[in-house]
Amino acid sequence: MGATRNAAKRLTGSERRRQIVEVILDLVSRHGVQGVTIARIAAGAGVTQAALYAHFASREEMLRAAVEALYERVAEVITSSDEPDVMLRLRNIGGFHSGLVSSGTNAFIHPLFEFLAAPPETGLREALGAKQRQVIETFAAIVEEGKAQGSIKVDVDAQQVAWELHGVYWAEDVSHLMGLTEFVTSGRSAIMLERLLASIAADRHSR
Amino acid sequence: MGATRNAAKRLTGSERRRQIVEVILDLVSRHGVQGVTIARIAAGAGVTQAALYAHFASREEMLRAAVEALYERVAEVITSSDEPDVMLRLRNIGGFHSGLVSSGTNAFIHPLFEFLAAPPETGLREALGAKQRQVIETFAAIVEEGKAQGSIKVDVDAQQVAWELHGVYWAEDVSHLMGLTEFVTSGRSAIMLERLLASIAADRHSR
Amino acid sequence: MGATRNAAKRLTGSERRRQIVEVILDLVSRHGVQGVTIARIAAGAGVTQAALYAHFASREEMLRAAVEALYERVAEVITSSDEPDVMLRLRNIGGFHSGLVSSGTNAFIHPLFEFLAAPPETGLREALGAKQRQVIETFAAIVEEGKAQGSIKVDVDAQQVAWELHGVYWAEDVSHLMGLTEFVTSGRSAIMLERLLASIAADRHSR
Amino acid sequence: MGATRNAAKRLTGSERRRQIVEVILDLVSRHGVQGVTIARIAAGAGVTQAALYAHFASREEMLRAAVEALYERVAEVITSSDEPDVMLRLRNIGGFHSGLVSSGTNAFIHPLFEFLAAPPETGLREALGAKQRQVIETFAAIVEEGKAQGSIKVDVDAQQVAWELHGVYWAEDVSHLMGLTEFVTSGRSAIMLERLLASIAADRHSR
DNA sequence: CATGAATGAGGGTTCATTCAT
DNA sequence: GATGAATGAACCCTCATTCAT
Repeated sequence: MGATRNAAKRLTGSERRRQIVEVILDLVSRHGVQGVTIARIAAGAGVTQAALYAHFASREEMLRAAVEALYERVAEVITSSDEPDVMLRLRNIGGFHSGLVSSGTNAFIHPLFEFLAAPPETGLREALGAKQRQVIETFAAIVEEGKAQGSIKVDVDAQQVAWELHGVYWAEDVSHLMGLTEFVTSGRSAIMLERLLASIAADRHSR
Repeated sequence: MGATRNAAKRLTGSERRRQIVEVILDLVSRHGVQGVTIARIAAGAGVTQAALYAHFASREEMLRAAVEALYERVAEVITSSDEPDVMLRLRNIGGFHSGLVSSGTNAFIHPLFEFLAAPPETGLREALGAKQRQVIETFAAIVEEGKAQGSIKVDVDAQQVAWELHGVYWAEDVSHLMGLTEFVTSGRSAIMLERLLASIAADRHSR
Repeated sequence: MGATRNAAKRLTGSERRRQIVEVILDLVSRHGVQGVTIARIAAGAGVTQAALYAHFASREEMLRAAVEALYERVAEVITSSDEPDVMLRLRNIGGFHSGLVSSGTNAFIHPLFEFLAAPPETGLREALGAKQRQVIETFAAIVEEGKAQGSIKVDVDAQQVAWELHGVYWAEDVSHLMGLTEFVTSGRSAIMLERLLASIAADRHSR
Repeated sequence: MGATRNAAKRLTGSERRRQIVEVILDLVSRHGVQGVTIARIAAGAGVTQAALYAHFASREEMLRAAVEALYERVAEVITSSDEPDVMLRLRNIGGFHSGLVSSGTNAFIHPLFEFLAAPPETGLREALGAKQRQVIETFAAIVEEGKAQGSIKVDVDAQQVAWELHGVYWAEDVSHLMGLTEFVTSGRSAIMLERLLASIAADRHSR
């Protein structure tokens, strides 16, 4: 809470870039994209406003770098689960997502939706879409893996499942942003996920 | 299409208010909440900037009125369908929503998500949540109506269904905002909706 | 000297515009075009920086208005001489110009040359050229008048004379700007002018 | 054409100085004195901004060095003509100057006038004046040479002629800068020069 | 009910320059 | 001799809002 850290001075270029991006993601979740002002970034990073421009050509470029970094985090989460059983893995990821939402850890979801609502002319939304499409592909690949290992029915449409999984995640996100916390906390979102998973599980997995 | 540029002068108070709110909703969908400046509203409504303050105490109040108006529109859509069969009615509403999204008619979805991403301190998100909760209640009531008329299984959780329906709608919205149009246009969102409807349909309706 | 006047508040639009333009011309001659900052204009006019933008769309527009005003002054000087004899009139105008230069009254020449050296992309130079061409035409018309009244040889090329007159004026200006005051003060520029006038004078006027 | 973009590394001090000055003169003619930023100079010279300060104490010193270099070029032009007949030589120089102006070769005139309009406090204008006075002396000396060789009337005032010659040059420059190209291209400036030369030519040279 | 003129705070960006390495 | 990171002041401009008329 508050401005992150009053950075030690004299970082190398890439260190500073990374630090600035972190500050931005923090600011995005607390103030929205429009609230990410150069003044706030500079204060958060502990440097002058002018110093920011030694590392990024413009505010827009800073925001673009933040989107990039955000999806790197997302990718980490997805690939970090080493649960071999795909059904369990999907359940874990879902649980992890619900946990993020209800814990108020605003490192992922909030920034993502703030970027989503960025002014059309910034192109941030398109950048987001491109990244998100990759994530959906990743999920589809996981489903295919499940089909190969026999935990998921062979006749399910992997892409379709990937989209519907995101339907659950987005519903959790949106409801959370609106302050409608009951959707996640009272287990409704978990039920929604389970209904989806049940419909794709191979027979031996059905519960 | 576009803002109502040159307003007739000397409108009565409530007429002017309504007109201003319409201008705001148009501006929100085109420029985002942050892009709704007093200057743009005034230009769109054909009045002086100062004149706006005769009708609203502040910009925030104008935006709040716009959220209000937005949900009035939503309510109209929901209640306007007079299809007696609830299952068909839900299918119609779903189709209507998909149509809105894919047609690029930005009168509903875009503003809604822009408000959703408004800075936390504006309280716009909470206002949105309160309204949205009412909408979900309305959907739950419709489901109950379906149960009463026998088109929906009596043991389904109406609230749960209402939330999951919104899961579909939000997924359509989010994907559209990200430029991932294929989710709606290639019928995936329709499949998602159908799977939900099939799971609640009374036996004689199952397809 | 110093910032012109701490303007009384609440002027009407056109009054304020006029006042701002005057401030700009003063600033141009003291600091050059690049030294005409929004901050200095505002201070000189006794208003906020933002107030300037209620009257002009941008700094460039302010400068353009200043060029316009400058040439209005020039036109006034040219047409204000009511000496009927054209040869005398030209001599008077020349004397007036020399006087301006050597007196250090920087209301005309200095601004003009500052505008002349404005960055190419501002279009200020072209605006200047268009105005200056009109002035040259005016001088050519005066020469024609002289031919009609018999004080100037009928076979002289009026346009050529107008250009050469400006050659004298510009030489006075340039030398003055460079600090080479002797050209004007020791009468060399007057000799240059006289040689030109002598070459066009009808016989009865030759000296 | 354009700045020497990618400089070879490790030049000796004076080589680097010379190169930097050339870059500056190019920048002056393209962007004006105010457009000569340290960033642009560094980019043009292919070195870091900080590196410039190893060769010059400040931006002002760089500009002063550029003025110096500019007049070295001017001197070269004047003395390079080896035409023995002074009248012809003056005609050649005049033609050369007209050529420069109408060809748009901005290596001389443009920079000169940009320096001329530099902010008073820089002292650039005074530096310019001192140099220009030398040039005028040089022209006066040439006229004296003509008187000695018999091509120019012995009773002409050499200084006066030198000033008037500059009157022609400056008129060409100013008109060119204003975009009033017709003065040079339609031969008016040549006529102006010829009238001057005719008035000083010894009888055997009169045309 | 509406206006026209004005404000003060803050927006993003560029500037010439410094200094430890 | 040169670099990379940083500074602090200044740049032009836009914002929501006020108030006498």
